Amino acid sequence: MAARRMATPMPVTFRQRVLAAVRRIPAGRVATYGDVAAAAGQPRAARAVGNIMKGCTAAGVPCHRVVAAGGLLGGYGGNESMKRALLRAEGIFMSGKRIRGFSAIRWGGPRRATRRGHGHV
DNA sequence: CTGCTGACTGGTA
DNA sequence: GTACCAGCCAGCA
Repeated sequence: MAARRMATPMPVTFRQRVLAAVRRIPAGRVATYGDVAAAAGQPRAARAVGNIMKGCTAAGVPCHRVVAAGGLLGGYGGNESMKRALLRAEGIFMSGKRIRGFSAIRWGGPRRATRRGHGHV
């Protein structure tokens, strides 16, 4: 360990962190804009994340795995149908705009998925 | 530097 | 259940 790279300030922009977080999302899982924002260090920047995703033309960034809160599909440059197809190709099905088992495939763990303290499904 | 926008979120009606 | 409002944040004109 001990990396002597501190000499470079490395102006890591929020966008870099967000893209990196999305890249960490394994196939078959999904994360919400808020989750990605939190992974980037700003859990309140879900809106900003969405804007960044808009420019996620970079390959290797499964932007289609990023969905809105509540398991909503979210957006996809106006081609949400394509997003749906991509998710389905990963084994993720959905009911209308709601992802099925969203809290079960949500990257980050179903920690606060229920938030009800009972967790009785 | 100031202001507006937008692949969002949560709460209230 | 759906519809509307206000709050927050980074990027861009």
